[in-house]
Amino acid sequence: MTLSTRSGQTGGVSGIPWILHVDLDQFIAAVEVLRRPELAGRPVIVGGRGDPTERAVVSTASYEARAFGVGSGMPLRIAARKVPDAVILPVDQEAYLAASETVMAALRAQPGATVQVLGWDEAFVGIKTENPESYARQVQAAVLERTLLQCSVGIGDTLVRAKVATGFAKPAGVFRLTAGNWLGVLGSRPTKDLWGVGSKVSGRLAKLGIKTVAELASTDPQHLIPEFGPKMGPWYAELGRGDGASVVDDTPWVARGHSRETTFQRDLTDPAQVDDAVRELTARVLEDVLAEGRPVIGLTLKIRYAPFVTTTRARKIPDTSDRSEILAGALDLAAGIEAGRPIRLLGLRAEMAMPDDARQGHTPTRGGW
DNA sequence: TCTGGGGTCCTAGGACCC
DNA sequence: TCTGGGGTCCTAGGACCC
Repeated sequence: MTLSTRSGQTGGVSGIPWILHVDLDQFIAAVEVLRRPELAGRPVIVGGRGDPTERAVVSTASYEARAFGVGSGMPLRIAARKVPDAVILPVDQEAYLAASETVMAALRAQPGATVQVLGWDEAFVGIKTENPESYARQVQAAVLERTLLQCSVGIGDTLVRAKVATGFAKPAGVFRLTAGNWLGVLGSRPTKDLWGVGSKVSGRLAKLGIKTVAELASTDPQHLIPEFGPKMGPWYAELGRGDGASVVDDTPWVARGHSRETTFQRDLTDPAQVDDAVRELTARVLEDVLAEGRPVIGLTLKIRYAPFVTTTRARKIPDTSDRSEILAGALDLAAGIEAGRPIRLLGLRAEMAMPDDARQGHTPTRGGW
Protein backbone atom coordinates (compact mmCIF):
# COMPACT_ATOMS: atom_id res chain seq x y z
CA MET A 1 0.00 0.00 0.00
CA THR A 2 1.56 3.21 -1.12
CA LEU A 3 0.54 6.76 -1.44
CA SER A 4 -0.33 7.21 -5.06
CA THR A 5 -0.11 10.45 -6.92
CA ARG A 6 -1.36 11.45 -10.31
CA SER A 7 1.91 10.40 -11.88
CA GLY A 8 1.71 6.97 -10.26
CA GLN A 9 4.72 7.53 -8.04
CA THR A 10 5.41 5.15 -5.20
CA GLY A 11 6.28 6.20 -1.71
CA GLY A 12 4.50 7.97 1.05
CA VAL A 13 3.09 7.47 4.47
CA SER A 14 2.88 3.70 4.48
CA GLY A 15 5.31 0.92 3.76
CA ILE A 16 8.72 0.04 5.15
CA PRO A 17 11.00 2.90 6.18
CA TRP A 18 14.08 3.21 3.99
CA ILE A 19 16.96 5.60 3.77
CA LEU A 20 18.20 6.79 0.42
CA HIS A 21 21.54 8.51 0.05
CA VAL A 22 21.49 10.69 -3.04
CA ASP A 23 24.86 11.78 -4.40
CA LEU A 24 25.36 13.83 -7.53
CA ASP A 25 27.88 12.42 -10.00
CA GLN A 26 31.02 14.57 -10.50
CA PHE A 27 28.84 17.44 -9.32
CA ILE A 28 31.08 20.45 -9.77
CA ALA A 29 32.46 19.33 -13.11
CA ALA A 30 28.94 18.47 -14.27
CA VAL A 31 27.67 21.95 -13.40
CA GLU A 32 30.51 23.49 -15.38
CA VAL A 33 29.82 21.28 -18.39
CA LEU A 34 26.14 22.23 -18.25
CA ARG A 35 26.89 25.87 -18.86
CA ARG A 36 29.64 25.11 -21.36
CA PRO A 37 28.24 22.24 -23.41
CA GLU A 38 31.30 22.26 -25.64
CA LEU A 39 33.23 20.75 -22.71
CA ALA A 40 31.18 17.55 -22.73
CA GLY A 41 33.43 14.54 -23.12
CA ARG A 42 36.58 16.50 -22.35
CA PRO A 43 38.77 16.15 -19.26
CA VAL A 44 37.60 18.96 -16.98
CA ILE A 45 39.39 19.89 -13.77
CA VAL A 46 38.00 22.47 -11.34
CA GLY A 47 40.23 23.94 -8.66
CA GLY A 48 41.50 27.14 -7.08
CA ARG A 49 41.47 30.07 -9.43
CA GLY A 50 41.95 27.80 -12.40
CA ASP A 51 45.64 28.57 -12.62
CA PRO A 52 47.77 25.44 -12.37
CA THR A 53 50.88 27.44 -11.55
CA GLU A 54 49.33 28.53 -8.24
CA ARG A 55 49.19 26.70 -4.93
CA ALA A 56 45.79 25.07 -5.11
CA VAL A 57 44.19 21.65 -5.31
CA VAL A 58 41.58 19.90 -7.42
CA SER A 59 38.00 20.28 -6.20
CA THR A 60 36.49 17.92 -8.72
CA ALA A 61 37.64 16.22 -11.90
CA SER A 62 35.32 14.91 -14.61
CA TYR A 63 35.36 11.18 -15.27
CA GLU A 64 37.42 11.84 -18.40
CA ALA A 65 40.09 13.52 -16.26
CA ARG A 66 39.90 10.83 -13.57
CA ALA A 67 40.90 8.32 -16.21
CA PHE A 68 44.31 10.01 -16.14
CA GLY A 69 44.58 9.49 -12.40
CA VAL A 70 43.41 12.91 -11.31
CA GLY A 71 41.26 13.16 -8.20
CA SER A 72 39.99 15.53 -5.54
CA GLY A 73 42.64 16.96 -3.27
CA MET A 74 45.47 16.54 -5.74
CA PRO A 75 47.66 19.60 -6.24
CA LEU A 76 46.48 21.44 -9.33
CA ARG A 77 50.03 21.59 -10.64
CA ILE A 78 50.32 17.81 -10.62
CA ALA A 79 46.89 17.37 -12.15
CA ALA A 80 47.77 19.68 -15.01
CA ARG A 81 50.92 17.69 -15.66
CA LYS A 82 48.99 14.42 -15.79
CA VAL A 83 46.40 15.72 -18.25
CA PRO A 84 48.14 18.10 -20.67
CA ASP A 85 45.02 19.02 -22.60
CA ALA A 86 42.72 19.34 -19.59
CA VAL A 87 40.30 22.22 -19.30
CA ILE A 88 41.12 23.81 -15.94
CA LEU A 89 38.45 26.03 -14.45
CA PRO A 90 38.23 28.21 -11.34
CA VAL A 91 35.92 27.28 -8.47
CA ASP A 92 32.62 29.16 -8.70
CA GLN A 93 30.88 28.51 -5.40
CA GLU A 94 27.80 30.56 -6.18
CA ALA A 95 27.05 28.50 -9.26
CA TYR A 96 27.36 25.24 -7.32
CA LEU A 97 25.25 26.54 -4.47
CA ALA A 98 22.51 27.56 -6.89
CA ALA A 99 22.58 24.17 -8.59
CA SER A 100 22.59 22.48 -5.20
CA GLU A 101 19.49 24.34 -4.09
CA THR A 102 17.65 23.24 -7.21
CA VAL A 103 18.64 19.64 -6.56
CA MET A 104 17.53 19.78 -2.94
CA ALA A 105 14.23 21.36 -3.95
CA ALA A 106 13.67 18.47 -6.35
CA LEU A 107 14.30 16.00 -3.53
CA ARG A 108 11.95 17.79 -1.14
CA ALA A 109 9.26 17.74 -3.82
CA GLN A 110 9.23 13.94 -3.82
CA PRO A 111 6.12 12.53 -2.15
CA GLY A 112 6.69 11.53 1.47
CA ALA A 113 10.36 12.49 1.44
CA THR A 114 12.25 13.75 4.49
CA VAL A 115 15.44 15.41 3.30
CA GLN A 116 18.64 15.87 5.28
CA VAL A 117 21.25 17.83 3.37
CA LEU A 118 24.84 16.68 3.93
CA GLY A 119 26.65 18.96 1.54
CA TRP A 120 26.38 20.68 -1.81
CA ASP A 121 25.96 17.44 -3.67
CA GLU A 122 24.47 14.89 -1.32
CA ALA A 123 21.54 14.28 0.96
CA PHE A 124 19.75 11.58 2.86
CA VAL A 125 16.13 11.00 1.91
CA GLY A 126 13.88 9.19 4.36
CA ILE A 127 10.89 7.47 2.78
CA LYS A 128 8.36 4.76 3.50
CA THR A 129 7.91 2.50 0.52
CA GLU A 130 7.57 -1.13 -0.46
CA ASN A 131 9.91 -0.63 -3.39
CA PRO A 132 12.93 1.56 -2.64
CA GLU A 133 14.60 0.82 -5.97
CA SER A 134 11.60 2.12 -7.83
CA TYR A 135 11.51 5.19 -5.63
CA ALA A 136 15.22 5.75 -6.18
CA ARG A 137 14.71 5.68 -9.95
CA GLN A 138 11.94 8.24 -9.58
CA VAL A 139 14.29 10.46 -7.60
CA GLN A 140 16.97 10.17 -10.26
CA ALA A 141 14.47 11.01 -12.99
CA ALA A 142 13.17 14.01 -11.08
CA VAL A 143 16.65 15.39 -10.45
CA LEU A 144 17.64 14.84 -14.06
CA GLU A 145 14.49 16.52 -15.32
CA ARG A 146 14.89 19.58 -13.13
CA THR A 147 18.65 20.04 -13.27
CA LEU A 148 20.01 17.91 -16.13
CA LEU A 149 22.34 16.41 -13.52
CA GLN A 150 22.83 12.71 -12.87
CA CYS A 151 22.98 11.18 -9.44
CA SER A 152 23.60 7.86 -7.79
CA VAL A 153 21.44 6.48 -5.02
CA GLY A 154 22.39 4.20 -2.16
CA ILE A 155 19.59 2.46 -0.31
CA GLY A 156 19.99 1.28 3.26
CA ASP A 157 18.27 0.33 6.49
CA THR A 158 20.68 2.60 8.38
CA LEU A 159 22.28 5.91 7.46
CA VAL A 160 25.70 4.31 7.29
CA ARG A 161 24.58 1.51 4.99
CA ALA A 162 22.80 3.92 2.66
CA LYS A 163 25.85 6.18 2.51
CA VAL A 164 28.26 3.34 1.81
CA ALA A 165 25.88 1.81 -0.73
CA THR A 166 26.17 4.87 -2.94
CA GLY A 167 29.78 4.02 -3.66
CA PHE A 168 28.56 0.86 -5.37
CA ALA A 169 25.86 2.71 -7.28
CA LYS A 170 28.12 5.11 -9.14
CA PRO A 171 27.75 6.27 -11.78
CA ALA A 172 24.04 6.95 -12.14
CA GLY A 173 23.02 3.67 -10.52
CA VAL A 174 21.17 2.33 -7.51
CA PHE A 175 22.51 -0.08 -4.90
CA ARG A 176 21.01 -1.48 -1.71
CA LEU A 177 22.88 -2.43 1.47
CA THR A 178 21.07 -3.92 4.47
CA ALA A 179 21.93 -5.99 7.51
CA GLY A 180 21.41 -8.98 5.21
CA ASN A 181 24.12 -8.26 2.62
CA TRP A 182 26.41 -5.81 4.45
CA LEU A 183 29.09 -8.31 5.38
CA GLY A 184 28.73 -10.21 2.14
CA VAL A 185 29.47 -7.07 0.14
CA LEU A 186 31.91 -5.29 2.45
CA GLY A 187 33.28 -7.93 4.79
CA SER A 188 36.54 -8.51 2.98
CA ARG A 189 37.15 -4.86 2.22
CA PRO A 190 39.63 -2.72 4.17
CA THR A 191 38.27 -0.69 7.08
CA LYS A 192 39.25 2.47 5.25
CA ASP A 193 36.29 1.95 2.93
CA LEU A 194 34.00 2.87 5.82
CA TRP A 195 32.58 6.34 6.16
CA GLY A 196 34.50 7.89 9.03
CA VAL A 197 37.56 5.66 8.90
CA GLY A 198 40.51 7.34 7.25
CA SER A 199 44.12 6.35 6.80
CA LYS A 200 45.12 7.12 10.41
CA VAL A 201 42.38 5.14 12.09
CA SER A 202 42.66 2.24 9.63
CA GLY A 203 46.37 2.14 10.48
CA ARG A 204 45.70 2.07 14.21
CA LEU A 205 43.09 -0.65 13.71
CA ALA A 206 45.58 -2.67 11.69
CA LYS A 207 47.99 -2.53 14.60
CA LEU A 208 45.28 -4.20 16.67
CA GLY A 209 45.05 -6.90 14.01
CA ILE A 210 41.88 -5.51 12.48
CA LYS A 211 42.24 -5.06 8.75
CA THR A 212 38.86 -5.83 7.23
CA VAL A 213 35.32 -4.66 7.80
CA ALA A 214 34.37 -8.20 8.88
CA GLU A 215 37.14 -8.21 11.47
CA LEU A 216 35.99 -4.84 12.79
CA ALA A 217 32.38 -5.99 12.86
CA SER A 218 33.24 -8.95 15.07
CA THR A 219 35.39 -6.93 17.48
CA ASP A 220 34.13 -6.47 21.02
CA PRO A 221 33.49 -2.71 21.35
CA GLN A 222 35.12 -2.72 24.78
CA HIS A 223 38.32 -3.94 23.16
CA LEU A 224 38.64 -0.68 21.20
CA ILE A 225 38.25 1.68 24.16
CA PRO A 226 41.90 1.68 25.28
CA GLU A 227 43.01 2.78 21.82
CA PHE A 228 40.19 5.08 20.76
CA GLY A 229 38.44 6.21 23.91
CA PRO A 230 35.02 5.50 25.36
CA LYS A 231 33.08 7.14 22.57
CA MET A 232 34.99 6.50 19.37
CA GLY A 233 35.99 2.92 20.24
CA PRO A 234 32.47 1.51 20.39
CA TRP A 235 31.47 3.75 17.51
CA TYR A 236 34.04 2.15 15.19
CA ALA A 237 32.78 -1.31 16.11
CA GLU A 238 29.26 -0.22 15.26
CA LEU A 239 30.48 1.23 11.99
CA GLY A 240 32.02 -2.11 11.09
CA ARG A 241 28.62 -3.72 11.41
CA GLY A 242 26.94 -0.93 9.45
CA ASP A 243 24.64 -0.36 12.41
CA GLY A 244 23.63 2.93 13.95
CA ALA A 245 21.00 5.57 13.47
CA SER A 246 18.30 5.18 10.87
CA VAL A 247 16.49 8.45 11.32
CA VAL A 248 16.70 11.14 8.67
CA ASP A 249 16.66 14.49 10.41
CA ASP A 250 15.42 17.45 8.40
CA THR A 251 15.98 20.02 11.16
CA PRO A 252 17.56 23.03 9.48
CA TRP A 253 21.30 23.13 9.81
CA VAL A 254 22.74 25.51 12.37
CA ALA A 255 26.42 26.28 11.87
CA ARG A 256 28.59 25.96 14.98
CA GLY A 257 31.02 28.47 13.62
CA HIS A 258 32.59 30.03 10.58
CA SER A 259 36.16 30.09 9.44
CA ARG A 260 38.30 31.48 6.71
CA GLU A 261 41.67 30.30 5.56
CA THR A 262 44.21 31.66 3.21
CA THR A 263 47.23 30.04 1.68
CA PHE A 264 49.96 32.42 0.69
CA GLN A 265 51.40 31.99 -2.75
CA ARG A 266 54.73 32.97 -1.21
CA ASP A 267 55.45 32.10 2.40
CA LEU A 268 55.22 34.94 4.93
CA THR A 269 58.11 35.78 7.21
CA ASP A 270 57.34 39.34 8.28
CA PRO A 271 55.24 39.76 11.47
CA ALA A 272 53.63 42.89 10.04
CA GLN A 273 52.38 40.85 7.10
CA VAL A 274 50.97 38.33 9.53
CA ASP A 275 49.01 41.05 11.31
CA ASP A 276 47.68 42.34 8.02
CA ALA A 277 46.56 38.85 7.08
CA VAL A 278 44.83 38.38 10.43
CA ARG A 279 42.99 41.67 9.94
CA GLU A 280 41.76 40.57 6.56
CA LEU A 281 40.73 37.13 7.76
CA THR A 282 38.85 38.67 10.65
CA ALA A 283 36.94 40.96 8.31
CA ARG A 284 35.94 38.02 6.14
CA VAL A 285 34.93 35.82 9.06
CA LEU A 286 32.91 38.69 10.47
CA GLU A 287 30.91 38.95 7.26
CA ASP A 288 29.60 35.45 7.83
CA VAL A 289 29.18 35.78 11.58
CA LEU A 290 27.33 39.09 11.48
CA ALA A 291 25.05 37.75 8.77
CA GLU A 292 23.92 35.13 11.30
CA GLY A 293 23.38 37.66 14.05
CA ARG A 294 24.78 35.32 16.70
CA PRO A 295 27.52 36.31 19.13
CA VAL A 296 31.03 34.94 18.93
CA ILE A 297 32.15 32.88 21.93
CA GLY A 298 35.55 31.68 20.82
CA LEU A 299 38.35 32.21 18.33
CA THR A 300 40.87 29.77 16.91
CA LEU A 301 43.87 30.77 14.85
CA LYS A 302 45.44 28.09 12.70
CA ILE A 303 49.01 28.53 11.59
CA ARG A 304 50.72 26.34 9.05
CA TYR A 305 54.46 26.71 8.89
CA ALA A 306 56.15 25.60 5.71
CA PRO A 307 56.18 22.95 4.65
CA PHE A 308 53.45 21.20 6.60
CA VAL A 309 53.45 21.79 10.33
CA THR A 310 50.13 22.99 11.62
CA THR A 311 49.43 24.42 15.03
CA THR A 312 46.43 26.12 16.56
CA ARG A 313 45.85 28.75 19.19
CA ALA A 314 42.41 29.04 20.70
CA ARG A 315 40.66 31.26 23.16
CA LYS A 316 37.23 31.60 24.65
CA ILE A 317 35.99 35.16 24.61
CA PRO A 318 33.03 36.78 26.35
CA ASP A 319 30.00 36.70 24.04
CA THR A 320 30.34 39.54 21.62
CA SER A 321 29.38 40.75 18.19
CA ASP A 322 31.63 43.76 18.44
CA ARG A 323 34.02 44.06 15.51
CA SER A 324 36.85 45.67 17.40
CA GLU A 325 36.69 43.19 20.27
CA ILE A 326 36.84 40.28 17.87
CA LEU A 327 39.67 41.85 15.92
CA ALA A 328 41.58 42.50 19.14
CA GLY A 329 41.13 38.87 20.13
CA ALA A 330 42.38 37.64 16.78
CA LEU A 331 45.43 39.91 16.85
CA ASP A 332 46.14 38.74 20.36
CA LEU A 333 46.17 35.15 19.22
CA ALA A 334 48.59 36.09 16.47
CA ALA A 335 50.90 37.94 18.81
CA GLY A 336 54.29 36.36 19.08
CA ILE A 337 54.02 34.06 16.10
CA GLU A 338 57.57 33.15 15.34
CA ALA A 339 58.94 35.61 12.89
CA GLY A 340 61.34 34.23 10.37
CA ARG A 341 59.72 30.84 10.31
CA PRO A 342 57.96 30.75 6.94
CA ILE A 343 54.19 30.77 7.29
CA ARG A 344 52.26 29.17 4.48
CA LEU A 345 48.70 29.35 5.73
CA LEU A 346 46.62 31.21 8.26
CA GLY A 347 43.10 30.32 9.28
CA LEU A 348 40.70 32.01 11.65
CA ARG A 349 37.63 30.29 13.03
CA ALA A 350 34.92 32.01 15.04
CA GLU A 351 32.80 29.78 17.20
CA MET A 352 29.29 31.09 17.66
CA ALA A 353 26.81 30.69 20.50
CA MET A 354 24.09 28.21 19.62
CA PRO A 355 20.52 29.47 19.76
CA ASP A 356 18.63 27.81 22.60
CA ASP A 357 16.09 26.19 20.33
CA ALA A 358 18.80 24.64 18.17
CA ARG A 359 21.10 23.40 20.87
CA GLN A 360 20.65 19.84 19.66
CA GLY A 361 21.57 20.94 16.17
CA HIS A 362 21.14 18.02 13.92
CA THR A 363 22.99 14.93 12.98
CA PRO A 364 26.67 15.70 12.65
CA THR A 365 28.71 14.23 9.87
CA ARG A 366 30.91 12.42 12.30
CA GLY A 367 30.94 10.85 15.69
CA GLY A 368 27.34 11.14 16.66
CA TRP A 369 25.36 8.54 14.83
C1' DT B 1 53.84 15.29 -5.90
C1' DC B 2 53.22 18.35 -2.31
C1' DT B 3 49.38 19.15 -0.38
C1' DG B 4 42.61 24.27 -0.64
C1' DG B 5 38.96 25.82 2.08
C1' DG B 6 34.94 25.04 4.69
C1' DG B 7 33.07 22.33 8.17
C1' DT B 8 32.27 18.76 12.43
C1' DC B 9 33.51 16.19 16.61
C1' DC B 10 36.76 13.74 20.00
C1' DT B 11 40.64 13.31 23.29
C1' DA B 12 44.47 14.46 26.34
C1' DG B 13 46.21 17.10 29.75
C1' DG B 14 46.55 21.13 32.73
C1' DA B 15 44.24 24.37 35.86
C1' DC B 16 41.19 24.92 39.24
C1' DC B 17 37.63 23.80 42.67
C1' DC B 18 35.54 21.18 46.51
C1' DT C 1 55.08 16.79 54.26
C1' DC C 2 52.80 14.49 50.92
C1' DT C 3 49.01 14.24 48.49
C1' DG C 4 42.70 11.30 47.82
C1' DG C 5 39.13 11.58 44.35
C1' DG C 6 35.78 13.68 41.60
C1' DG C 7 34.17 17.30 38.79
C1' DT C 8 34.35 21.18 35.25
C1' DC C 9 36.47 24.28 32.07
C1' DC C 10 39.88 25.45 28.76
C1' DT C 11 43.53 24.88 25.21
C1' DA C 12 45.96 22.31 21.81
C1' DG C 13 45.93 18.97 18.61
C1' DG C 14 44.04 15.24 15.77
C1' DA C 15 40.94 13.01 12.59
C1' DC C 16 37.60 12.92 9.15
C1' DC C 17 34.22 14.58 5.62
C1' DC C 18 32.84 17.13 1.19
